[in-house]
This record gives sequence, structure tokens and C-alpha cells, in this order.
Amino acid sequence: MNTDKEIECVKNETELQSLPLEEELKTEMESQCMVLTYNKDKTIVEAGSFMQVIPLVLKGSIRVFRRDCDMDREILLYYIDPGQTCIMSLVACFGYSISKVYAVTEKKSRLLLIPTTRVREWQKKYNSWNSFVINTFLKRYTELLRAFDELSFKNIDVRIQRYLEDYSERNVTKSIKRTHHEIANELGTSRVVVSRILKNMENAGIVELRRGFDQIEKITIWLIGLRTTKHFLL
Amino acid sequence: MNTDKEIECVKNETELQSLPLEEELKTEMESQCMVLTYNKDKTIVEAGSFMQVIPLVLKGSIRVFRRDCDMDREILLYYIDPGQTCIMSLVACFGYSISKVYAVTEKKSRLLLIPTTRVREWQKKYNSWNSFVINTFLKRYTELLRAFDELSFKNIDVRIQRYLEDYSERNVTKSIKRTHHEIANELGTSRVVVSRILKNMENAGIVELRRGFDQIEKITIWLIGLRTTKHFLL
DNA sequence: AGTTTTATGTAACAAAAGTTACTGAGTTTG
DNA sequence: CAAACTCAGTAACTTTTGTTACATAAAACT
Repeated sequence: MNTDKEIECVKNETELQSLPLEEELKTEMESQCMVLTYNKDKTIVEAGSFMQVIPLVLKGSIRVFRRDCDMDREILLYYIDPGQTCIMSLVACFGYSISKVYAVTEKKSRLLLIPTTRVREWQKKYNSWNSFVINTFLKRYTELLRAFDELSFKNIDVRIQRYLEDYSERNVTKSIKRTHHEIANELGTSRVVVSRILKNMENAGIVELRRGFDQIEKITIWLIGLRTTKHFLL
Repeated sequence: MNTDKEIECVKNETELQSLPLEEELKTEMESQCMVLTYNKDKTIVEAGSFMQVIPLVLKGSIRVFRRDCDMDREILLYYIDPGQTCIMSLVACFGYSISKVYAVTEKKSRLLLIPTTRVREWQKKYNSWNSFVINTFLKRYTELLRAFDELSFKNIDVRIQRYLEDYSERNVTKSIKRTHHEIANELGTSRVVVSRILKNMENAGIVELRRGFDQIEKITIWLIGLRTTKHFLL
């Protein structure tokens, strides 16, 4: 259904309009950057590959995660939504050796590809771009710190619960179309563990589990009323 | 022995010399900032307190950690060594609400206190300061990512092993003067667990455990030859 | 020197998380 | 429609980590 190849696409002048940047910068972007369309599940960044461009999401979204090859397990770092960029690309672009992360489109997406040379140049030249860079660092650092925190102090049951809440909020829906396996991957645990806990949550009346509802779509977890009960397990 | 009060101290013109910043900026720093001496184990930042200044370490060092009040456990985020600053202060200073972290001097330290208003002003004005800010973000993000990674994918035994290696490298010594309790806190686990694993490591001939050697100093863990054996336990 | 405090050693236990293995439901495909 | 495949349910088990409780060792403090 989805090919793995990106679709090259003519730039559309209106696409950059919504970005909160100086007009002059946007004009420069139009002449210096490429805009490409990527299909769903396309790999944007492969572990430690050298970056020539940094991607700014215009439409769609990207999920960025780490992978442990020894254990064949992965863990979600963050999503890149429209108007945002990938901090790992920035890190690489500002000269640090990049840690191994993977970036995959979550849906069909349109990306503005900015040459790394411009990123640093613009940072000095445009106030709005400088703020954008700083804000990206702020946002991602805060985010990672929160994840780190949950990992150190919270049990998986509450991590799963938070995951569902976040998903629900992010996608503005109460039906979560993900397989247990996918959830396990995002949380860095195993499928069986997720199944077990979701089942417990269902028994506790917190969610409702369904399978392949709409013809094409994935498994549905129906949030009934996610409460902040502390320990519903056992 | 150590009072809990900071010692105010006359600025010493030579202190800023070693910082890799523009001369003009250093001059401005001398007139705009304060330099204070803090004794060992003095709290610099208390959970979520509002920051008026950001601290730049000139001498000594600071440890920054998170704490989970529910479980009365903490976990080390990073150290601030001479020439470095606290990223959480920067985050706060650039307008994000600060997550709750604690910062405590590891030894008697001298700190340059920079008013937050200057931090942003200088970022536009001085190239070297802009680089400093960006580099701080880069370094800390990379660091946190590594910690996050270990937390998700590694067992405590290897985390302890890495901790010892890092300590050894950072302090350029093979004798680690820390209590099991302190190590447990830095790794976000409990004392008994650390004791257990250290004992295993001793039996495996990787470290040697001592108690109170030099009159005043703390417990010593003598690194014999920390190898990268995968599983020496059991 | 004797008391108090702090730190470690250890065993027994409990809880949390991960693994293996197998089942069957539901989908997809030839 | 039957075979193949994907996904979830579940039990039994192992491993890892954390907890409680107590003993002993060394240091700090009268």
C-alpha cells in the first residue's frame, strides 16, 4: 500500500506561511531548501547516519526512538509534529557526534529539508530562527527529563496509563489504534507485559479492548475513563 | 565542619581569565556578576525555586539530581564542573517552567552568578556566549540521552560498573570514596542492592572494598581492574 | 574506654518485570 | 474456502530488583 520511496514534490508557496518566522527568512527558505513528501513508515534518519540536512515537519509527524541491538528492543524518545524539528539532527548539525536514533514517519508527511550550513548561519542572522533553535532544545530537554523520570520512578502500569493518556490527547481521540506490540516498543518493554496490563485495565473498567474494527485500521483500545487511580493492579 | 552558609568573597580578576570567552564579555561579567564561594554540600538550587541568576562554576563542582518525594529516592542527572553551567537554570531562564531538580555543591566551590537578564542579552551580543549556551544544551542533552538509554536497556550491575568507571575517570583515581548509600542515590536504587552487587564484584576480583582509610575520608572502593566482562554476576 | 552513630553484610522474602510456550481469534491471501 | 499470518490471551516460570530485618564493623563522640 505504502511504497517506501519518498515522493518528490514541487514547493508550494503557501506551506511555509504558518511558520512563526520572519518573512525574509521564509523567502530564503524557499530558495535554499527542499520540500519532500514521505509516505507512512518511511525511515528518515538511520542510526548515526551523517546529516546533510535537518528536517522540519510541515505536515504529518515523525516518531524518533532509540534501539538496543543486543536485546532487540526499542524505546520512543519523542514525536516531531508540524512546526517542529528533530533535536538529534540539530545536535549533529552543531557538531556533536550523534547518538544512534531512528526516525520514522508516523503518517504521510511533508518535510522541509534545511541544509545544516544554513542552520548555523541563520541562527546568527535571524532572531526568530535563534529562538526556534533554543526552544527546540528547551522543549526536548524538558521532555526527555520527564521520560527519564518516569523510567526511574514509575512502574510500567502507570507508564502505560500515561502513554494512553498522551496518545489520546495528542490525537484528540479516545480510540487508540495500536497493537500491543507497538505500545511495548514505544515503552521499551515486551508485548506480553503490555497485554497483561491492558487486560488488567480492562477488568478494572478503565479501557475496553477491541480488535480490527474499521476494515483497514489497526487494533483499538477504547478509553472508557482513564482515572488516576494509583494501583488498580492486584 | 562545613557551615551551611555561603562565604561572600571579593572578586578576583584573574578567575575569569581561563574562560574561553571574548575579553569584552569578561569585562562585562566582572562588572555585572557576583562571585561567591560555597562550602561543600551547600544547596544551590532547591526544587523549582525561581531563578534570578544562573551559576557558572569557576572552581569545585556541583551535583544535580532529581528526587521522587513519594519514594524518597533520588537519581543523579549530571555534574557541573569548572567552566560549565546548569542547564536547568538555562531552561528556566529561557522561559520554560523548571522541573524540580536539586543542585548541591560536591566540594567547596566558587561560582559566578550571572543575572538571567544578561544571559539572553549576551546570547545575541557575543558569539562566544551564544556558542557556550548552545554547547551546554548539546552536552547535557547527549548526556541525558545516554543516561536514559542505560536506564532503559541496562541492568543495575552494569550501571554500577559504569558509574565506577565514570567516577574513576572524572576524578583521575582508582580509589572511590563514596558510601554505598551515596552510590545508590546517584543511581536511583537502594543501598542494599548496591552493597550486594559491590560484594559480588569484589568476589569476582573486580574491586576491593575498604572502610574509612585516611582518617577523615569516606569509604573506599578500590578498583582493581574494571573489565568489561559482560556478566560476572552469578 | 564506653556509648552512639554511621556504614556495611547478609538472609529471607516480596514485588515487578521479562520470557517461553502454547492457544485461539481474526485477517489476509492464494 | 483453506492455508498462512498476525495479533492477543494466558499460564507457568525465571530473573531482576526492591524491602525488611537484623548483625556486625568501624568511626565519631563524649
